[in-house]
Amino acid sequence: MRTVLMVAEKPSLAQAIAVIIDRLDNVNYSVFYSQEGFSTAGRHQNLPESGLRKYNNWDKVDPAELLSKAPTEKKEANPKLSMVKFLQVEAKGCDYVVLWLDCDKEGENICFEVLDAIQPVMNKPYGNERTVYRAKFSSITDTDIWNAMNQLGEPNKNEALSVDARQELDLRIGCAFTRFQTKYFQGKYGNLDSSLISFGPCQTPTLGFCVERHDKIQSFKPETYWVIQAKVFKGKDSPISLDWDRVRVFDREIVQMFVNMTKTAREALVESVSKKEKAKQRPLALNTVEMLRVASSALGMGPQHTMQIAERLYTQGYISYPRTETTHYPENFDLKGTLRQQANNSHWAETVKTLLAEGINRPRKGADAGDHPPITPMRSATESELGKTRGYCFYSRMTDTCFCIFYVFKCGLSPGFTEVMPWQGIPLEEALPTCEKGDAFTVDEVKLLEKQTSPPDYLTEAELITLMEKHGIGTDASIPVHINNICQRNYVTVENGRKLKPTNLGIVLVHGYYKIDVELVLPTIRSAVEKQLNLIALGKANFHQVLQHTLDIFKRKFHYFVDSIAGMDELMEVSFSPIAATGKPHSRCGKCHRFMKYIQAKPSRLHCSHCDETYSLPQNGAIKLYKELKCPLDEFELVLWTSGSRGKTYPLCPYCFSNPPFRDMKKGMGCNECTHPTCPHSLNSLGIGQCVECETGVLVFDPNSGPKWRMACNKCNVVVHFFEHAYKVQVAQDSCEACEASLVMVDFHKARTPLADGETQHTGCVFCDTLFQDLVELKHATMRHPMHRGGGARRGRGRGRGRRPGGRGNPKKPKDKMAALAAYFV
DNA sequence: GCAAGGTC
Repeated sequence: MRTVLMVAEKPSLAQAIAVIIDRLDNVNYSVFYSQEGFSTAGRHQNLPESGLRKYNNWDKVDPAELLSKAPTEKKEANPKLSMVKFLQVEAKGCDYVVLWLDCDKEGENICFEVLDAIQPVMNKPYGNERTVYRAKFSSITDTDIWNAMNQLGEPNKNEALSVDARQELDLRIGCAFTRFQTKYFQGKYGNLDSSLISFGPCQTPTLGFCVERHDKIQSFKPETYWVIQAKVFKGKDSPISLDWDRVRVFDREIVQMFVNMTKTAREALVESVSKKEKAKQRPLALNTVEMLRVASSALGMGPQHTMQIAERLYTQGYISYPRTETTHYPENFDLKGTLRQQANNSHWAETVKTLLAEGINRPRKGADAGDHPPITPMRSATESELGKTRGYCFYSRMTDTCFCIFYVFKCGLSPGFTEVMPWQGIPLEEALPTCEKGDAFTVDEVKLLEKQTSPPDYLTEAELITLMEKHGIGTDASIPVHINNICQRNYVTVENGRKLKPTNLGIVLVHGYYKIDVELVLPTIRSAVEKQLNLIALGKANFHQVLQHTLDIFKRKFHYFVDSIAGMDELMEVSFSPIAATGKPHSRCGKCHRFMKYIQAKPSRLHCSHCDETYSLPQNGAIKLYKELKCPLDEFELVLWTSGSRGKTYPLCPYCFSNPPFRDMKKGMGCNECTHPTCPHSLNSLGIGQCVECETGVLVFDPNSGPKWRMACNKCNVVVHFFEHAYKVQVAQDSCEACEASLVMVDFHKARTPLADGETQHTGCVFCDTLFQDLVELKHATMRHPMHRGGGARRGRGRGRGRRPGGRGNPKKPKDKMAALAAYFV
């Protein structure tokens, strides 16, 4: 018995192939497979990812090195999925593999990723027999799948290499420019409000389109023009307005001449009568990009959000696969069946029934990209099923689009497909009086109107999508990502009507590229590189040569950019303030003892203008002064950092945060992770015990949290409330004998003590002490503390919940303080 | 902390 492994890129495809081959299997094919094998094998995609390991330090590596010296490596994109291992398990003992990855260059590339993973574990070939096969299919239909099975070929190494080259170029160029720009401008300006000033071969041209429109608006000079408007009437009819067939004229003297010619006229004669019929072509079947456009312009939904909803509708079975370039239905596509699914839908049941009874037109012939059929409703949905969310709105808009494709377009006054797409309807025109050639109308008045041309508006998202598609910037799947990127990086904002307005930062960046090297922002740069890459794919050029050649060009561009950055800087100066002039005085510097300034704009940080040093802070939170307390190690004033919703608060030393004082500390740690043996703010003094949720965290007492006292994990976001309204809470020196957590001393007011027998003071373990049992709210934090796992002291609440297999090490560091001090000081 | 391309 021989075993064949088939690998597809997504479950939907794997399943389709499984079903088709299952049906054909009985003919004369002897492939052994399991149904399960197909559908699970379908979940493999994108095994590795390029990365520049060891070159990750932004401060120590010159970005120029990323263009040449730094090695790249491929890593598994999502190590948690263990895709490589999973593939190997499936491939073990298989004799053959058939690769059903998407039929484009990216798919070809993934073929080789899969082969790299599985070939070592597959059975050795019998003699010279071929064991690797590539299925090339142009659509996911019975015929195409079956044809592909009958003409299995080989994966195309050249196409795969062209993708490798693209990945490496994008990575090196993107990282080099991004790091340089970010570091250069962030160190200089305090109010940039962007923690990352990124550059990329797709995102930068995308931004370029938005700024180009902005420039057009800015440089727009309104022009005066004139229009002649006449009103005429016949008999007792009310007057009708006539438009000028010249529309408008920009020359005052000319228009005056025309006005003079008509001024004296008393009568208007009909010169000729013509009738024109207006019809709208039915729209094409829906592909991804068109869906994004319609969703943005008609529903006001951003592309990212649209894709999320489409993805959900797809996995729930309401629509077909939402990522496709194809706008053409295969000849044998079951249009009627698709339509029948909608026959009972409350919104369009009547329309559907009429269509089914009268027969349907074949859809307009669109483009077949060979990927997936157009996005099609697969079953009827009700509002209650999908909720009255925009998901439903979105669904109905898509089903509408589907209908219109089937809809018979009738002549005359019939609304045709616009019956289900009313927003596409042709507005009714004002009825004109019947007249014939030679009829005379009385001239009521002739008016000269002076008007001004108006500037264009900001680019709409839909227009941007069209521009990106036209210039080949991004793909159907990545266009939403690029648009989202330029919003998140604070280069553009989304205004009313989903118009994209560039920010000062966005404008300055693009104008800077214009000044230094316009190619960095032109959409042509991507297509030029792709032309080169295509030569690799066609086998006409060598992978290494093309890569080297293109990198050389960008190396020169990079160095020229670095040398000319002053040109961009001049533009920055106009819009942004130097770092020394930004921010409000806050806490004192430990070196010069002057006040440092707190810069709130992203990335928030402290800056000492006397020492000309900038100190990073944790993001997504705010800092305040902490009673002018100082770090015992460097005399910097501590600041209290508070994060958003759960109110987790801890002190940190601005200096230690960037320069970890002890060997076992890393960058970015506050006092709640500091291993200082004696400092009253350190983990050693305030740490209570192992976190109840995460593996490595320690719950640290927050001495500023009273009267709603709490402790918070120093690694994850667990916050535990306890001893509410206690008058005083302190962490004691001693540890619990049972669980090694630090004991806690609590003082209550006489009047409101919850302790038994009116006692006001108690020292005990927050996890084990029965007296404390009801005073510690471990609601959020489930009972995962070592003490509550399998035996031990058991508490009343949360029994048996969330146990975790396997034990953990020592819950807390030993408290031999002087030994610790000796060991840790660097 | 950096790109773009797949997919969930």
